[in-house]
Amino acid sequence: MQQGIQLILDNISKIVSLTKEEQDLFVSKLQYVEYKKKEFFLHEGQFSNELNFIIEGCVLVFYTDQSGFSHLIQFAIEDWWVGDIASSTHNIPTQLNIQAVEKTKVLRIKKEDLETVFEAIPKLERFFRILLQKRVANLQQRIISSLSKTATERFLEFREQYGYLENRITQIQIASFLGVTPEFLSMIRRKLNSSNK
Amino acid sequence: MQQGIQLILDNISKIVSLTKEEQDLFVSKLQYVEYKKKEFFLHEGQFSNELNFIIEGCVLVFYTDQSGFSHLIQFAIEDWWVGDIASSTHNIPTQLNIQAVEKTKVLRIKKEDLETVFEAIPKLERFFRILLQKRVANLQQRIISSLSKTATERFLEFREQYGYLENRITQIQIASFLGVTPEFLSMIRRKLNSSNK
DNA sequence: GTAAATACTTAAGCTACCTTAATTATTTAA
DNA sequence: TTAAATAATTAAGGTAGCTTAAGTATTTAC
Repeated sequence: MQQGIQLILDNISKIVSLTKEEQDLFVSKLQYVEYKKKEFFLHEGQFSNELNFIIEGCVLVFYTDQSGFSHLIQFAIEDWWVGDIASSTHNIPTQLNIQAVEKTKVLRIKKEDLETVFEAIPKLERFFRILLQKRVANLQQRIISSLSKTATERFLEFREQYGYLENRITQIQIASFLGVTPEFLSMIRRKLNSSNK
Repeated sequence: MQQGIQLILDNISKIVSLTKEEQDLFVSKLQYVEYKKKEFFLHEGQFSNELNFIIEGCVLVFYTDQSGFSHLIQFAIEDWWVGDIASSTHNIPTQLNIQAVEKTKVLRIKKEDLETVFEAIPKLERFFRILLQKRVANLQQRIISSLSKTATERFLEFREQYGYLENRITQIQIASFLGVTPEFLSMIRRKLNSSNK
């Protein structure tokens, strides 16, 4: 856990600098949680009232449609924040699932504790404001890609941005992130390989 | 302009309550700007250092790809905030265009003024933090739709959410928001009309 | 270590959506 | 008020990506 604390404080200090006292207050609200491979953080229909910082492991955030198909909204690994902003902002049950794909260790803070801490430490609210700006930029880029690029182009973009994940999650999951079937992604990969020789 | 000030203060007071002094400080940083129909707020390649609140009118935020096709990322009308978060967060030239589709009146604040105001009024930083959470929720929903719905379903969703825009922007623009060609949207509409009779 | 489960590949046929192009309707501008 | 520009409709033919299905490879669990 010590190691996790250092990681989360370093993560924050990239954007804002907290005093020792502020760090201690924030850390006092954190809870350490471990998930086994395939275990769920959150199931569709539940209320999300927590924000998680991943110390170790990898999680997927996905939506399951009426036909039972999953669509990958986001993934997160070490040093990333993950939570269901829609559910906790609007106080509605989540439509998402969050699942560990590996043994995953997180530091978690409850929504109400976070709000208390924001009162005491405005700099921390700034940190999350900036984090949200980055997330908006990222989501907007994904929408631009989905509107203007072919599946092959989106896959190449995925590789550039998230190449280190290519061997950590399955092709089925990558396909569901890109919005294509795994079969079609298999063909895309084959074509890319043959044209690179 | 008086009217615009009231609108922006009301908009903020839905989420946080400012004292008279805080309101005055914030208002002192605002600049009133008018755009003619078709005029641009922002062109691809420029740096975006401002946030705009629309008092009256309607603007489109779009990306133009290498083939010259436009893709609608966002639209905004009275009582909405609009800006290029990606460009101003990362200090990179924008890849977006923001254009008035009608005569449009805005109140504008510069990025550096906003940051000054955040120091003085943490509540205002909270306001924007919450606004960003809503935007993340909205963008995420759009990604879910683009991954899991057909064009017809996305059009029906557009109508539910933004129906009041259907007669304010062109079908070309709606199509580019949905990620289909205007011709195909025309067919979707025809089918919907014939099946509703 | 082996059986069962899951993931990946390949290919044939299909469909949602695109392209092109011609026609009509609506808006814009002088 | 009218010509020119832009938007919307319709339809024929085309393609990216889907479906189904069968075979192979890899991973999981006992």
